[in-house]
Amino acid sequence: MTRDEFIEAVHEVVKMIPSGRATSYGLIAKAIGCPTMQRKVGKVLSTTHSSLDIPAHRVVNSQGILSGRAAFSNLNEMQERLESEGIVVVNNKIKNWKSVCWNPLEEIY
DNA sequence: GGCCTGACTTTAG
DNA sequence: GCTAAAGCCAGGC
Repeated sequence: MTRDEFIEAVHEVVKMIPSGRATSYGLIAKAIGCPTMQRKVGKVLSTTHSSLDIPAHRVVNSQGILSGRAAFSNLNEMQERLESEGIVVVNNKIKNWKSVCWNPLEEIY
């Protein structure tokens, strides 16, 4: 898989995330067949978070923490977007992450 | 080519 | 809760 294909795959998965749910970098990486590329997923999102087609605010780390909020213009923007979709965020962390977590592997087939 | 950094993850203490 | 370390790989210097 080339870098461009990887980036494209990341976009596809992120766009599939349903409203009111969120997923992690590791799960996305796993879903596209590159489980060791979590950091690259973050890199890709940092260059595409401004694209309205990509709901990058629904992507957090494995613990449901908003580790990527720094990439947004407003540090609170990511949290506000999540809350507006029904996701409860406390102290930069998604509340009840276990039930909010969306696993791409169960949706892509 | 080496070295450092980064929206990461997991294990260990 | 915390930090540390090892894995991973692209990009910048």
